[in-house]
Amino acid sequence: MADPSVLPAYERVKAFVKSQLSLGVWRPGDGVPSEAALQQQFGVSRMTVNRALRELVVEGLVTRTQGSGTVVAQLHRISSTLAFRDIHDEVTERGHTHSTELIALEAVQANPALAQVFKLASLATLFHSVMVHCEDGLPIQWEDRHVNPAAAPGYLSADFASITPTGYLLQHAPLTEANYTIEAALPSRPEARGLGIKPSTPCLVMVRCTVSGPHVASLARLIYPGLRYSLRGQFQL
Amino acid sequence: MADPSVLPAYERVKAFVKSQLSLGVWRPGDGVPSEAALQQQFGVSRMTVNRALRELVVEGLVTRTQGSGTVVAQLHRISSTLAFRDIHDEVTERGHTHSTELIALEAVQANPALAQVFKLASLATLFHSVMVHCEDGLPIQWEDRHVNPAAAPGYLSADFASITPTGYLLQHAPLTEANYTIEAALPSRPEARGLGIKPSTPCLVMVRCTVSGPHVASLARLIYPGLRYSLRGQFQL
DNA sequence: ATATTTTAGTTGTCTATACAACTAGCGTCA
DNA sequence: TGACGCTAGTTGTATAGACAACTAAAATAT
Repeated sequence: MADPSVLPAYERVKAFVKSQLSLGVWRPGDGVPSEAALQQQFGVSRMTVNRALRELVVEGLVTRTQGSGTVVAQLHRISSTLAFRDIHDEVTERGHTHSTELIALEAVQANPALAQVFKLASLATLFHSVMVHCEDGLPIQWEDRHVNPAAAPGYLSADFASITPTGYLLQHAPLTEANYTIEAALPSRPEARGLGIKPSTPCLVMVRCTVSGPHVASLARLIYPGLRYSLRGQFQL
Repeated sequence: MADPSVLPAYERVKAFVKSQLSLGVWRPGDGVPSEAALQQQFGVSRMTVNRALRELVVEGLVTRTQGSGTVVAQLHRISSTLAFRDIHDEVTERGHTHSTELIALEAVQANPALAQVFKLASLATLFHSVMVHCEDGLPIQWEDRHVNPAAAPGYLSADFASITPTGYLLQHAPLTEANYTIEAALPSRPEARGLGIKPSTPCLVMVRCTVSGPHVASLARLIYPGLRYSLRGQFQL
């Protein structure tokens, strides 16, 4: 019988370091005992201590320098992991029903700004879709998206009643890179109308650009009504 | 002479897996070769493969189940690492000057809502501060904060001309836990006046609660003028 | 004094091995 | 048919040892 109350050795080392941090015994900038010292203290092998400290680096609690040592990190990071995922899954996982209203689906000629984002040599054709996503009938996201035909040639003939643009793109253009910004802004008049809110309602606006292999695949502007959506994050020592 | 172009073995294994993902050879839900198989393929020890795969779990690209195997993760996570740090450092690192205007600094009696957040048995006294943070004279953050005297007894006599509340608290009450939410909202009239914006300007509102050891140390409401601030994040395979 | 070399200490990586813990499927038995 | 046990395969953890790479300080030479 294994005793689940007994933590693995590397977890015990991590817990010890974290306790020193939370008690304030070791402060940012202070040195952490060397691997050899912790190895002796805990009676474990060096690899075990090494794993513990490497994981603490990933968690942002300490920094290590080869040849020098390990020190307590200056700034604690809040690991706010934004899931890049399909809004359809998000909604259904909450036990609600997801539906969409397709507002536009067309091919358009890129303007200079779009051509630059998509790294196009000329003002080539792009696909363009606009839709509103609803949770139990209530609009929660306006999605305005441009798609690179080179990355997803079949985009215009996709059935967006049964799959979202995000889902379609994840399937047909594997994600290699994504950038986004989030800021507060007021919706445009059509956006407000589509979301069923007043134009004076503040919204979270996420602009997200995805890259798939050699192509800039998609540029999406996602608008969330302020009071129906919030980002959450947590930090735990 | 070491050749820096030669990656460590565990990095080569990681790179191989990532390439299969970015090429779409392995799709979400697909199985990843077992440690033994990769060990053979690369001619390295199992511990090396194990490290590679463990790190890919942390990066959110695969999931592993003891006894079963490793599969490509369904959803790619965007690791948006929000730095929990002092706004003073942020501003000065951008090469700008940081200044504050203190608007209030006082002891107040907790109302029931605050008492609940701070887990107080009775409506005890809390410290309360309000200030505006400026970057090169331009207001960029309104900070309204309540502090638990049990966690930072000297808060009221701190010199907030030379240190920010965040800095003071990080020094006197080591951070063990933090929660936050971010949403879009309109500023109240005094907030708009303090930030020098119109009350109709949408803002990002971050509500952040920090825990230090046994105490809920602080509850802060931070308001950023929408167009002067945005969150950024990146995902890279 | 200054510059150079040496050295002790530290982290980074890798191996070969071992055993524990768990999963899923297969076969057996009632 | 169903319950049970067995087994091959997989991941989780841990060890002892080895060498490489780097840092910072001490020792040495100029």
